[in-house]
Amino acid sequence: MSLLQIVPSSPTPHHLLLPTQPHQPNKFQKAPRPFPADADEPASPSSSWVETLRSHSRNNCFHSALRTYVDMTAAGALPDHFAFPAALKSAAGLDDLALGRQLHAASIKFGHISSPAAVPNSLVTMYAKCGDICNALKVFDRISEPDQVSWNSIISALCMFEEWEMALDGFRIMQEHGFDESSFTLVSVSQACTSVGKRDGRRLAKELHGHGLRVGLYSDGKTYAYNSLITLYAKLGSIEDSVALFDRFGNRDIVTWNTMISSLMQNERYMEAMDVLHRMVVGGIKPDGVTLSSILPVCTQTDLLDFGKEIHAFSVRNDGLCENSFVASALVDMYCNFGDIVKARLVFDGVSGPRLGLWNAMISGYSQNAFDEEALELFIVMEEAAGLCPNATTLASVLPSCVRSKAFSSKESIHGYVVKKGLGSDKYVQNALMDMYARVGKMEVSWKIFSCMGARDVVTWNTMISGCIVADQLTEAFQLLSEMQRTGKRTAECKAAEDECSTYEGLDYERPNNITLMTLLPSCASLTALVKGKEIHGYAIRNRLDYDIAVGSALVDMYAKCGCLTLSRRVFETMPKRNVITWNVLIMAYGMNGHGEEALKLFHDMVARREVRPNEVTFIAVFAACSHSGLVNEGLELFNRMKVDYGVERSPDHYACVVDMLGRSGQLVKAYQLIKTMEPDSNQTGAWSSLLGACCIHRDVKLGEISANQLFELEPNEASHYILLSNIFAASGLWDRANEVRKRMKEMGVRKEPGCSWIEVGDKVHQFTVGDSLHPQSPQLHAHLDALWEKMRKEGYVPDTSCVLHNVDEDEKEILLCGHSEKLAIAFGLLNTPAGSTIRVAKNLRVCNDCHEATKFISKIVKREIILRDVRRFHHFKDGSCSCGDYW
DNA sequence: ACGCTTCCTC
Repeated sequence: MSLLQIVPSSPTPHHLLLPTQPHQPNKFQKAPRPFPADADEPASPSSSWVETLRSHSRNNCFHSALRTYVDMTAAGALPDHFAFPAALKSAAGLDDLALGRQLHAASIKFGHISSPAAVPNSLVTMYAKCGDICNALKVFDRISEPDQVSWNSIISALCMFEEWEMALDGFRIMQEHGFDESSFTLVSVSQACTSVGKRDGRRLAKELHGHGLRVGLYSDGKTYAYNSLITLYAKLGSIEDSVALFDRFGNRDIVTWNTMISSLMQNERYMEAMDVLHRMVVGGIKPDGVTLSSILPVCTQTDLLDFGKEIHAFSVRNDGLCENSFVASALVDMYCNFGDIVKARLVFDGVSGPRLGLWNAMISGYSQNAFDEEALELFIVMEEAAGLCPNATTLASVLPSCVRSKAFSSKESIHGYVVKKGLGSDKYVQNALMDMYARVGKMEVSWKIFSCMGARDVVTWNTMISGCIVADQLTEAFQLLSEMQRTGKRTAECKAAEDECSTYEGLDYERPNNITLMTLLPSCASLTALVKGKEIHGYAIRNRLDYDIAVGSALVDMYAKCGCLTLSRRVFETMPKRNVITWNVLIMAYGMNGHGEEALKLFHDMVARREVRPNEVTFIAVFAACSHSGLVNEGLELFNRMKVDYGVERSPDHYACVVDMLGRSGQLVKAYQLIKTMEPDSNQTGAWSSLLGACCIHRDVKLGEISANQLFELEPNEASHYILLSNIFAASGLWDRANEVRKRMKEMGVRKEPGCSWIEVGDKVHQFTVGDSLHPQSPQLHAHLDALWEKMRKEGYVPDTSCVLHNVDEDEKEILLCGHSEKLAIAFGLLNTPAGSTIRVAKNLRVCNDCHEATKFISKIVKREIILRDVRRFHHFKDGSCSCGDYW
């Protein structure tokens, strides 16, 4: 609806419409013609026009209402003080500020601005809804005799702008002026109460409750105030008060039922919410769209897909509720959470003219299921075809897809776009941007956003921590964790002492939650940072986060990767619930530690208990375990039966494991033949890598060359293939050919990942690279290794110089061997930890033969247990031998 | 003139 259609003949300049000069037409302007313009005889208000207008407005048919207004003025009927509120409501409903100002002007011209207060009251509401709080306040200030509705209007306006303190002040002044609150006041003030901190909120809630009782706001038939009060208590966390109110109320309408359901949902009382729904249906009240969209999240929260489908069917059968944007959003969300994108899309497509929220739900569903191209495509359709303007939620949903998408190259331009849309200061968007910058390697920008953010929430912290981990800033990641624990604790104490401390609000510190722990635990695992891992475990127990399946599984994994199988098993056994991931982690743990039999036993246990069904990863874990323990027959048998007995398809990864298993045991030809049986267009990289590795162990030059040539085609930039082949040649004394491979690698511009080892001492993780001389203790480490070298020689140690790939003198080779990162880390451990304590070292590559041999001797000489985890598995060195039995 | 509902980042 354009301006001209509303006030077709008004030549009045815009500034005159503003309420700053309400009654003084500018003398220098031509006086506005009477409206409507060409009326020779005074036009009279027509009650039937106004009735139609008001009726449209009441039914929220804003376009029709305004059309009526236009037709009415065109027909020469004068708008009266009943017409303006209806027209203003319609303008507000269409969020059309310009239109509202025109109506404001017209109301001045026709002299409806002063009394009764109905017109200015509507103006206050119109300005507020159109986002112009200044003019709302100005109009209110000029009302000579504000009535109760005036007060309600301005309080509600202030609430829309989240000016809670001012809203509550307004409420107090209103009472001082002798006005009682009405249900309208209560609705607004209830909102304000939820936003001033729980302690003040609860006090005010009780006050309102009492006042309302005295003025009879909760008497029969008046549900508005009552429903608001139920919501208020629920939002303040006093769900018991809500339930008590609900139970006592005899006059429930459908909103009361819906209110109770959503209140319970907000307080995570899912089963009670279901119970209320049940009582509602039994009581003969038919659920509406609000009911369905409120209850649907129960399905995701409590894993009830079938119930969700039932609701879906109900919504199709009843009044086309499935085409309601809210219901559809909740359905889309539910299906996406169960990974059923296709069903979600069907629901989405069933709605004509979806609202922004529904687009957001579908886009976020795609994004969360990593359907990134689809998410971006839908985002573009929404903007270009549907002409909708994205909001903060849209951007927060689509941003992760932008970051992951290959098609989207200029990631940084997104930030500009976001700012242009005016959404740069939204917390959710900022969190997503921080994540984006961390992922594209611009950590400094993430830090900048983080430090400038006004209100950080727990996700802000978690995003920053995970960003640090992605960017390999592990020290900073753990620093953030301790900062969270330190400051978050203070916040929690404040929350607990809310009855004493009313100033709690706006503190931007958060306590670590399950996501925080899950983000950090894998880092503890990969660094074998057992002390830090145990600290996190302790925190989890104290905060009841160890009940979380994902946290529990991460703990099982962390202990396993730190070489503490017993603790790993204990966490597993004490978990109240386990899923397939938990089982897989433990099976993997036994496998990595060389306990193949136990891993197989666990697998059979898992199947027998029927707690969970094995999946693809389960078989990878089982095959890896068989491989490390030489259980070739057992592994092959499962490989043959996995499809028939367990319904799991063989994947290229499974082939790679089984090739590894066969190859490691020396059955190289059989392994080679197995690769030949793979689908020609499947990814054979893993399988060939396994074979090449096996050829390296068993020094098979011919098959090694075949495998390497395959791999040079598939992954020409992967350094390890060149190194392994060169290694095979070197081990057989074919130095020329070994050097040839090295040369080729250099020509290809491929660089070897430097060997790197970690050891945790005290509260720090120390990192060593090959030949490290940068570490402050470097001279002492080398001296210590030299001293050990002598003792080892006496015990019978012979350096295995075949591990050195360069064709240099034997003496030089020995020196090079000494610089291997794992030896440095072990030496560091020996020098810096108490005698007799266990040393845990992790390495990013496979341990070399010589280090393996040397560590056996070291463990005997220094009488220490040394646990070394390489990229594949564990080696527990004790008293001169290794747990792997030299089979690795 | 009002109350209940969906979508958001780790």
